[in-house]
Amino acid sequence: MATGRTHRPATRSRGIPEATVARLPLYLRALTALSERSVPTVSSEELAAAAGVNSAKLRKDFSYLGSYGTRGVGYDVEYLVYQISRELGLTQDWPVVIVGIGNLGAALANYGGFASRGFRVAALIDADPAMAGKPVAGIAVQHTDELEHIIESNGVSIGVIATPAGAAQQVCDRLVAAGVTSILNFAPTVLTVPDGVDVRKVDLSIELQILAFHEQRKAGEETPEAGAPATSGRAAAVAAAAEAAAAADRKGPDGDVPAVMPA
Amino acid sequence: MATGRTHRPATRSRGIPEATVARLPLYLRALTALSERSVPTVSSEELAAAAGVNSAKLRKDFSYLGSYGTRGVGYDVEYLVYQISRELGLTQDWPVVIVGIGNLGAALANYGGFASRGFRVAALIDADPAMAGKPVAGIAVQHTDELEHIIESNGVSIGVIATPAGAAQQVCDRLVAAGVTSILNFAPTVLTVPDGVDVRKVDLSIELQILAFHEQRKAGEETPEAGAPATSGRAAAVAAAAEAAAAADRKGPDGDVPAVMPA
DNA sequence: GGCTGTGAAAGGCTTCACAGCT
DNA sequence: AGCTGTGAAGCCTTTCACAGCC
Repeated sequence: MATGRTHRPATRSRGIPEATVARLPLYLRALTALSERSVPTVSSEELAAAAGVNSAKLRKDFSYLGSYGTRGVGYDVEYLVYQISRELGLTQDWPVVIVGIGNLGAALANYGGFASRGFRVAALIDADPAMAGKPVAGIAVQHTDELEHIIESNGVSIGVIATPAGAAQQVCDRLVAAGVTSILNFAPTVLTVPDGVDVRKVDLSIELQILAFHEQRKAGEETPEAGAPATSGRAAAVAAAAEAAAAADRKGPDGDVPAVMPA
Repeated sequence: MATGRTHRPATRSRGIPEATVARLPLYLRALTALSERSVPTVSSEELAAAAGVNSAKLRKDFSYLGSYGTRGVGYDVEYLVYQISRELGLTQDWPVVIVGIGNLGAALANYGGFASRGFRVAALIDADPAMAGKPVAGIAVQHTDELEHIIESNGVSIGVIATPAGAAQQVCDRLVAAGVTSILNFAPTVLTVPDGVDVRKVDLSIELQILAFHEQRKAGEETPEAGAPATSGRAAAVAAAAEAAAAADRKGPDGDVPAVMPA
């Protein structure tokens, strides 16, 4: 999965399991589609199919929120939409900043799914002085120097990092120092944060690598089995690839010119 | 986790747990960085720190691959890089196609992390005739009509979907019919695929929603507890937000003009 | 009759702690 | 002495199956 936490190990908030929290947005999306089509109620079976999970899991998940269904009938769509939104904290407005306005940062700024669900892009920040003032997705890009000021004056608690890997930790430190307590990290680096700060990461290349693993397995289903370590020309075989990968990691989420330079 | 499987339930390939597979790319990245700095060996403790996991987990993970370490010493960096690369299937070349060249598709095409690890962008495909022939990341965009031909003549088995949600299932069906067996889906939809096809999804807005959940929890740590369902004006309160969210979902990963139209 | 809500069972993942090798 | 490899324990998640309510 494109995903994963970095912190907050045992603290299961208000008794809702982390696995359940991760599925609530899925249910919310499916319910929203039903709501749009003015469907008044839905059964666990139907909703589960729409969300791509099985119905027992869905019912168990909902049971952590409370008893919001009616036996023999199903769930009231509008009511559930509200309950899940409230549980996820989407009934309030969350200002977010996006740091690193390269290809990916721009795509994120343009991403409609943010703006809709209570996430308001409060600012776009980039280290390139040439970017400053340029409008991206209708918002003028601001320089990294303004970072602390932007965070504080907008009360931003969620930051998105879309810088090259080399700049990510420094940006992260500055965000945290300025008051950000949740970070969505697109840079291919492990971020170190103090206690109480949540980090989630999205790593595009990791997802592909996981697919490749399964793909390889499918292809090799008839061949007798790869066998023990083929210790032959291993070092040579991998040297070039390793170097290329390392170089790409240094460059960051966008494969081109760094959008944020180390301060 | 920006992430999640959709299929393949019990089939634990060659005995390597799914959770372990998901971490191998992380280890590989950390090892690649060490390899670059010509570090010859590394202990489980050091490597675990670099990858952001704990050392017991890392040792357990590696134990599924074989006994590649040396007691009292640690792991040979180059050797491990090779073993993990091989296990993930990265020693071979994987041609991938990206369908839907909007903001996000373009960002993906430019993403350096793909090209490096054995993933070669074989083609960029978009439904907009005006895009055809335009170069993105040095590759000329091709029209959707060519999809089947491209897949077959390049032997593509991995496809990336970055279209609006409304087009994703149709694109998926065509990819699968043409021979693709692994799909990375950025569109905010549940894809239905036949047995034997793997789907992984990356959903940008879901990650933010999960962060919002924890963020809300932090903020409300002193307040007495939200209490039972605030059944007051719920329907009205949520109607506008729900509509906005639904509209955004229809539009797709990029918040602007659809890049691929339903056929 | 139909569908939710949930104890209980099963399975998977993580952590512990130490035997075993260098 | 140091560090890996791994059984065993503990925890979390999923699935089952049915009691309980409409």
